[in-house]
Amino acid sequence: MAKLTSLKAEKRQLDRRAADHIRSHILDGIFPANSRLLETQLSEELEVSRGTVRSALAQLASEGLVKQVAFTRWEVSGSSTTDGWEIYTLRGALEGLGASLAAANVTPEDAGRLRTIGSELLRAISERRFQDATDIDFDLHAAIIALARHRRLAEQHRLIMHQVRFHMVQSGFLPKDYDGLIAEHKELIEAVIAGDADRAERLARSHNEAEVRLLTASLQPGVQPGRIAAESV
Amino acid sequence: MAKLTSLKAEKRQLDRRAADHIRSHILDGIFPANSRLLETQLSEELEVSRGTVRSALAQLASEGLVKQVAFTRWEVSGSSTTDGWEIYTLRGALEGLGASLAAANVTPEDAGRLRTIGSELLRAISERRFQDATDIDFDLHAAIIALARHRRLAEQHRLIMHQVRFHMVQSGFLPKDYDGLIAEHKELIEAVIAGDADRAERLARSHNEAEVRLLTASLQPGVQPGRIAAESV
DNA sequence: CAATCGCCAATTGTCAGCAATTTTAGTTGC
DNA sequence: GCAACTAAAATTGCTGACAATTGGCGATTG
Repeated sequence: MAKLTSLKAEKRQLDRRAADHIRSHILDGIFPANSRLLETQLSEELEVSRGTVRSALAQLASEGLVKQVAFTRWEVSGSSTTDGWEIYTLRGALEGLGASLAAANVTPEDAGRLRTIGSELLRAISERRFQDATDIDFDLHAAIIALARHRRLAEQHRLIMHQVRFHMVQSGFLPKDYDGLIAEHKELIEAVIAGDADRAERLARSHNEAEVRLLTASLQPGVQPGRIAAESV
Repeated sequence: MAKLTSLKAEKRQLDRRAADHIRSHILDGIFPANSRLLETQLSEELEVSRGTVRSALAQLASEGLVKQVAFTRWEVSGSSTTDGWEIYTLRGALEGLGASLAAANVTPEDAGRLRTIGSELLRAISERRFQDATDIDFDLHAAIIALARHRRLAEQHRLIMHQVRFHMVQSGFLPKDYDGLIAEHKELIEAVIAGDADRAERLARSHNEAEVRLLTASLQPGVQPGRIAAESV
């Protein structure tokens, strides 16, 4: 298992920072799906006490990135096809609500910000900076959710997007149809800006549907998904 | 602040049980909204260590029932009109997805179970056992969500329903139109059983809309809600 | 008298150690 | 050689003590 850097430097609470470090290691694939996490080992590598690691792991468990078997073990969550289906269907519902609300209270300044992010996305893709493009894509969706002015929704969305990122890494996901992707985003942005709540909601939901359909198909017995299966890595 | 009973008896993990006890006290209104919770006091009353209480409070924070100000205090969450609006809009989105999925994989046995719960609800209301009716109502919605076979959705729904219950207690909510309520539930049940996903989703979402409209209206400045305002109890 | 500074009590944050439980490895009997 | 039992090693669960931070109270000063 990989080495972690010490947390003794900065401020903020140790358990939050420990959670951040472990989370990023999971999202970067350094801690693979279903791998075991030992409290002792983490506490040594992060140079904090076991109680602090415990608190961090509890946070990550509530985020769905790790799971706990009582009196036994902590594990990085799995990322099966079923998990992917759950993640994308839930994301669709949340972003549908978010886009609808965002359209209802969008302001001209918001419109500018959204269009800016949209053009950044376009540029990153055209320059083939795909890692940046993915980050900007996440930023864009987060920005739309922020417009909904809905604290609980924003929090749920933050959590599900962590899981989306995790699933993308574990399943080796890479978008294929970049042109279609750009078109979808542009449509969504314009619908939100136009204040068309119904249309924005429909677009936000359909944005995830390609994924859902692909995953639903590979859930049928006998059908293999068209990419790396990540049942147990 | 009220007395809590000791947890030393049963088995299961102490922090979970501590969380359960504190949660039920919050949901019963014994710990009012915005009231302060002291780790030391809770640990004495529950006869567990402060670390265990801490873990329990962290769980409840992730459920949205308590909030934390670092190095200062834990508080029971507030239950303002905005909170209510957030809770019911989010619930609508989750139950919409749930009902839609439930309709897609309902079986004849499921149909029987749903109808049984429905008739229990009807009986409880007609016998004016309103507390039971509320519990059965929660059971019914949970049963539909369970049919969706969606672990993450079920978990999110469980959490939001805790918040719904909390908000109902804090705002002194009581349904007014029981006949309409029964009709709505019956329609929803039949749509799910019929496998009509779109219709089930629409009904599940509109089921929360009366609440949302009421809350949205009272969010407008100058308009007072038609029931007890619970901004700070 | 108002404002500001510094001290003190109260409260949360972190730690190291002991207890409970599970898993593993070894041993014994068949 | 295999199954079942046993002991011990590893790991998580829980606790009490100490450290860090905050907010309030009172003294001091303009």
